[in-house]
Amino acid sequence: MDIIEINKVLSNKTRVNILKWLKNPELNFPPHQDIDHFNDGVCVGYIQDKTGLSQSTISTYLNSMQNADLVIPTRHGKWTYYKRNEDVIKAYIEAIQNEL
Amino acid sequence: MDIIEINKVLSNKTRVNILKWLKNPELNFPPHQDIDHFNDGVCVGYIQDKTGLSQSTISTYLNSMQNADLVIPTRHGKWTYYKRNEDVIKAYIEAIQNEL
DNA sequence: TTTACATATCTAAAAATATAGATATGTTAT
DNA sequence: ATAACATATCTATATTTTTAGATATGTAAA
Repeated sequence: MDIIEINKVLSNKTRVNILKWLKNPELNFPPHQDIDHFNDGVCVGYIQDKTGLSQSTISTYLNSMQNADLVIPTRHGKWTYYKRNEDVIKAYIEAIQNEL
Repeated sequence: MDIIEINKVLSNKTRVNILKWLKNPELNFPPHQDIDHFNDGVCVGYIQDKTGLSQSTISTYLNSMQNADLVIPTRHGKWTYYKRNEDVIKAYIEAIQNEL
């Protein structure tokens, strides 16, 4: 868990929003067609729609979030779903509390 | 309190270190010559020495930290002392806890 | 009232980040 | 096999950040 790396990710409004939206997928995204749950998170397309940014930008963002271990990707067919990595997020919050 | 702005400041190792060092000035810095306390924090020169970076870089860092309200400067004669803004830091930590 | 000193600001160059279009990859449907 | 589609990667440009040297400002000491 690299605090500096995580803070870099979290120094962009869109990336923070993505992380927040993923707390409540059913509130922030339409239901998926092929599956009826958000157990593995939300597909890239929905996240892109919500932000209004380009597909490649969102992919880059999600990749940076994944590198910082803030999200976990899961492939289902042609879709990639992203969900929060709650363990790392929890550890990050605790580190901020204790060290800052 | 702007979380994005604060996260930008905290996405650099040196700036995070400065904030941490200022938690315990007496442990991390030599005593000041003119005063015998750290009530207003630590003078810029000591912070510069500790980091090994240039004077202008440290001044820029401290300025960005001040713009994000993470530190409070106080002038004493020719020295400027910087201390942590505990209220804002506390609010930031709580915001991270509650919103992230 | 000059000189020395601490810090801030200005200027500039290098590096990193943001963002998108084009292209590639992998999966599903036909 | 081919077409359609979701996502990833590559390439490129604009913007921002990093960092330091030079210079300016403000204070204190001689």
